[in-house]
Amino acid sequence: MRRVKLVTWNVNSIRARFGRVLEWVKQQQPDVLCMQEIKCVDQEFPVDDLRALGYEIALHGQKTYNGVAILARAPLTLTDVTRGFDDGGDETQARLIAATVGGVRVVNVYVPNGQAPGTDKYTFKLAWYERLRAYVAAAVGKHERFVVCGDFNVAPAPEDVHDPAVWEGQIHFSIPEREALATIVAAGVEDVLRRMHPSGQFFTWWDYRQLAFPKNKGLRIDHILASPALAARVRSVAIDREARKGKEPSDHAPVIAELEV
DNA sequence: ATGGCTGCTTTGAGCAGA
Repeated sequence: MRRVKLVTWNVNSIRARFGRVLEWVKQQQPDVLCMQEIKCVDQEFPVDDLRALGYEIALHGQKTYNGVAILARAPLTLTDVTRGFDDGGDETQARLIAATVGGVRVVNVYVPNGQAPGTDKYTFKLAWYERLRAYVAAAVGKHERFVVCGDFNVAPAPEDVHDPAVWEGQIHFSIPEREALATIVAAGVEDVLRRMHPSGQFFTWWDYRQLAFPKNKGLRIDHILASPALAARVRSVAIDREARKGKEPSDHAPVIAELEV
């Protein structure tokens, strides 16, 4: 049995955030770190300092937007790395990477933002969710210990939104988006934050504008969803609000799950 | 009522994010 600290964090550009990310990694020592929005091609990802700390790194980078990465700390290693859905559909946006780490199949996603209901981007987001649903349904059948984590860009329930009345029908909290996220859960995974904390407000993102963080006007849109066998091994789940404080933070905070595997 | 911040870009005003 080994205690594994698994983290998902939308870093909002690894090049703009690297100093803070490196300090955070040194302090928190995650065993598995899933990053979203690295916003660079693979060759520009700053691998050296992280490798020196014992991390193996798998990248699915892209210029300007998107880009995802999975890091695993020795003695854990990354095997069977795959990128994209591989379902015959469009793969021009780097939003999904998967790897097997310590006997756990880990899928790291950056779900499209969707801009606003009624837009082409919103339609694209819902279609992306349908591809993800099929992907997760197939993967949970193959891997008993399975987790899909990342920036889902959807707040599942009113408690996950600072002002549900204001957000009702808006992007990230519209009914079709919440139903789309629910289909992922229905494919056979569980929201581990709610498993450990069935009620209460928890946010993972706060707008840079309007003092949203000091006022705690946030959304819970970053999630860790685990198969039943893995969810049963979750010992704690927390959101590190400290990482959202201070100078030049990402607008997202890391979500940290401790697993006994 | 709107935008309010931040990061990106064949470096400069516009897009995108959430």
